[in-house]
Amino acid sequence: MSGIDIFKVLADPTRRVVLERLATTELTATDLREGFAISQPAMSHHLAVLRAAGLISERREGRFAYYRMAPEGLAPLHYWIARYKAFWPSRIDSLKDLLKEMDQ
Amino acid sequence: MSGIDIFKVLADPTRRVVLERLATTELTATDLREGFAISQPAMSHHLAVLRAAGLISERREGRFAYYRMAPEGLAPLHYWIARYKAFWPSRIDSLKDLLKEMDQ
DNA sequence: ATAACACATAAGTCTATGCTTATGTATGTG
DNA sequence: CACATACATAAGCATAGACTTATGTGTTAT
Repeated sequence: MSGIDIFKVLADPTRRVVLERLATTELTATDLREGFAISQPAMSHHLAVLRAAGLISERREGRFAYYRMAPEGLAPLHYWIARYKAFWPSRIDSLKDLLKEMDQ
Repeated sequence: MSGIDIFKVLADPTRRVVLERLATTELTATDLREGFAISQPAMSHHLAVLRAAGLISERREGRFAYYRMAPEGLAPLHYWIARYKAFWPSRIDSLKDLLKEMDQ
């Protein structure tokens, strides 16, 4: 029990966008604010929440803080959803099939 | 865009327990209250939220409402997490490996 | 040394949401 | 018919959480 609810962490849309950006690049807190109508402290707090959940990692360099995604942080979610795949209709087993479905 | 945020829906621990119970059995709203210190309207509301998200289905029979899980409702979550598996360390690819990791 | 910068923390506000009790609606039962 | 049961909806409250401005801490630049 980490005491942190990953579902609550990911329930915030801003945090999900942040995570998406950090999946491919390493960015500073200021870089990340671009595109958001959000104050610096607000972003700082979101990053703290994501970090506490193990979803991002931080690299300090002077006065800059570089963040990037920590994919292993999604393991609890992966684990959670995996338990339900036993009941899964086989057609949504693969991403390919899922995308086909979504096109309809 | 369904307008419903599945992450917010699943962010509530009570709703996750409800979902877990409904994965294996079909139960009525009253049955589901067992084990929860929760009022009948509160449970009714949770069920409405889960239903709106497509996570459970309802079968009416007289004055009873039987609920059960609708696994396809998890497809959006499956889809979301799948996008990150590209960045995934291979060791958390399978549930077996994940469980091994969690034992440590 | 002073100032600018990058970020974190603190304090206070506002809204979302989960809860309660009260009431409504439909379906059964004596 | 009257009454109980199963569930939904309404109204109001209380807490959680996302936001703001103000301030603090450490680092680089002039």
